Amino acid sequence: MAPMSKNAPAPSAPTRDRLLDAFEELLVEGGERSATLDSVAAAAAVSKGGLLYHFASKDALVDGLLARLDALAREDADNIRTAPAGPVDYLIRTSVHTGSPLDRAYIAGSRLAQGRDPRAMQVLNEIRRRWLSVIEDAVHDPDTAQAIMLISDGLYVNSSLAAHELTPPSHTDESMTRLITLIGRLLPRST
Amino acid sequence: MAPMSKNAPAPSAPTRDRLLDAFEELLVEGGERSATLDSVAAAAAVSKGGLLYHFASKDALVDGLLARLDALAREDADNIRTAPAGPVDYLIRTSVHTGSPLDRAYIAGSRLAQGRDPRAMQVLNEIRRRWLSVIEDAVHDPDTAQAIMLISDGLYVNSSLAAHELTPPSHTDESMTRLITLIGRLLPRST
DNA sequence: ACAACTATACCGTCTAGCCGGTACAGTCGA
DNA sequence: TCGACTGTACCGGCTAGACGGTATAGTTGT
Repeated sequence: MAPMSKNAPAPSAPTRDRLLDAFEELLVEGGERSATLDSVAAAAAVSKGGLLYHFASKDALVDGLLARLDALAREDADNIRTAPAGPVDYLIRTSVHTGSPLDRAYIAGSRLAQGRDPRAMQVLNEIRRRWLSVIEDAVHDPDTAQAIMLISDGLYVNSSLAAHELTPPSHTDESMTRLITLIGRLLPRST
Repeated sequence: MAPMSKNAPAPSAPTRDRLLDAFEELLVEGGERSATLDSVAAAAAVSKGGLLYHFASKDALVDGLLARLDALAREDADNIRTAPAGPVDYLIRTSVHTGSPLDRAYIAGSRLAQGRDPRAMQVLNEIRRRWLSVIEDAVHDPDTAQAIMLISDGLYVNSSLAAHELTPPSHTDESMTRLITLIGRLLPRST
């Protein structure tokens, strides 16, 4: 029974979002292995049957998360472009864990990509390409833009690896400012 | 089956190492989930009983891999320090996937770390700390050393994400050279 | 004789996915 | 206005198979 609406373009329920939140959280905190259907359902305070009502399979859950990540990243690209302190400042400062929705979704997506999910890898690559092109527009040298992206990626990896208690807080607001100043030296002195 | 060559010039490929190689390979190619005891044994052309003869548990397998990674990384730290073209040049050039034993072991370790294995996270952090201190010795500014490490991490993440068919080969030898030149601008003008 | 295996059977647990059922809010024709 | 019916949202029990691990008897090269 329950022949499902032909598509699921907009079930738009709060439960659906809670499930995605829970999935994200589990991926971030415990990696791919701990993000099982059972634990996602439990974390969202929904039964497993309830989860499978909203997402017919684990693949569908992954697709849902990736779609959300993609939407968030598109918004972010605009934020970078129009940031008052400039694109580079904004990109670098948001490359450490801020706990923002995009941040969590991005890390969750990375976990999936490390698990070799090709869809996750593709989405992540597209997001990176988008960021790179914004930086390229701001800095008029492709090599410099590339280097800045690499630093941004490095920061991500670092805070992702460090995260959780151990290791001193290496990326303070002050050290970020110093880093951004340093990046200034990469910019061609012309114009 | 498969009557092994009775004599090798040296006992250079003992089963234990083949098991570690297989474990590494599976982690790199298929992520944590695909590196099961059964598949590791199969990939090393050893029975499951044979695997458990050498490594009494999966934890022991992980420890074995991490020990190998640590040994390889210690050697590498010396290579960086004494590299003819200088530490920075060496570090950056070996930050893209080269297929070296360290490379493979490092990626395998990362997969374990993404799976939130605390031992893997610790080993990876130690390796990074070691690299950073070598760069700090070479470049006499901590902030600059930090930035260089970030670029190195970024390169690693990039080539890890890119890997496998899709995406054009973005890190050619020539582009690496340009990147290294660019990094030169980060160095303080003193000394 | 002994180490280094192979082969196979088995166990408990976890995991993805399936299915029957429930509760309830609407809709609609008589 | 009432009863039949529909769709949505969800529950919870179940199953097949994967997984880590155990056990044990047999084989092979030195």
